[in-house]
Amino acid sequence: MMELTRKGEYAIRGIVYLAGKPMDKVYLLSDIAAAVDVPPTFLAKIFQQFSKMGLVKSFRGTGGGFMLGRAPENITLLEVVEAVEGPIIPNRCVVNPLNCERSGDCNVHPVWARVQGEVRGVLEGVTLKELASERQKV
Amino acid sequence: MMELTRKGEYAIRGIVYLAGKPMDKVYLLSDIAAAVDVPPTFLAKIFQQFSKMGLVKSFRGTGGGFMLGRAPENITLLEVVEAVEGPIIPNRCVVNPLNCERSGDCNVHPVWARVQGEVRGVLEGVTLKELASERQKV
DNA sequence: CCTAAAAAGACTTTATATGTCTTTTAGGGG
DNA sequence: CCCCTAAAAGACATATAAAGTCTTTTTAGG
Ligand code: SF4
Ligand code: SF4
Repeated sequence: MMELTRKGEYAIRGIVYLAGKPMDKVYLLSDIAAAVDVPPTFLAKIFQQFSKMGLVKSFRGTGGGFMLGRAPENITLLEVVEAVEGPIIPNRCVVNPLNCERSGDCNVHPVWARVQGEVRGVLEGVTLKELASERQKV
Repeated sequence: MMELTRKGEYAIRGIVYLAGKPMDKVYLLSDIAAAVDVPPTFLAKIFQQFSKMGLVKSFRGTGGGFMLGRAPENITLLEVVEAVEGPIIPNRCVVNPLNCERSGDCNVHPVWARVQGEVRGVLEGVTLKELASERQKV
């Protein structure tokens, strides 16, 4: 359980790749896709989502492509994951206790809240800069 | 992402209900299902899995039913969840680094290992006894 | 106005989740 | 031995989501 989807995995690969490149240049989607070994059409969808969230900037037409929206040290893995996978929700009652009529006296409920907090904490503590760096830091 | 399935949610409800009852009695699946508001046929499948793992004991025929396999304080939420949802795996490279040819120099890889550890840690720290108790402890 | 490249959205295929149904096996009681 | 009860097993059905493709449109440069 709790498995990241392909989409999420591809998303991370793609943006980490971008984070490892000089920031003031644009890169072709087709090149990124080839470099990180992801179907280009699929990665296109993913980068469109990134673009809407401001994680990357897109440029159309000749000489167009993508560049990172912010400095890599200011983008966390949490943002990247949530941009394409949606919020991290171990159970629907975490979103809103009203989603389950049992939430009132349910002892399991707070456990999921803790899980959510821990996961978010880990992912929030990792930036694209660290992920794109040569040597392991984590 | 990381959402528990219905199956997992139902599984927890069912076994927590059982954990809140006197342990040396058997309970009808149909009664448990009604009490925790889960389709009986579905809960049957879930309890069959529990039975195989020894989390519950089953008795067939007249006067049959289910009882908890061990004392509630000796069953963790982690066991329950993994019994029906499978192991907690944020990404397939956590199972085996060989599942991804990039795992060698991938900085993301250890992050998923950390996530897995944190989640397992939280769930392992909660027992059915706590979950079945009247007052919240967590 | 021609070409390059992303945006948008419809579409297809595959896999997983969420059940249901039927038949079989085991156990207890008359 | 027969019958009734209840779980086990496994086939079956449906719905939803994941994964990926294709076509058309928009934007920008030269
Ligand atoms: S029963 Fe408890 S853990 Fe399950 S969805 Fe409801 S509040 Fe959450
Ligand atoms: S690229 Fe890294 S994080 Fe992704 S599956 Fe491979 S090893 Fe794991």
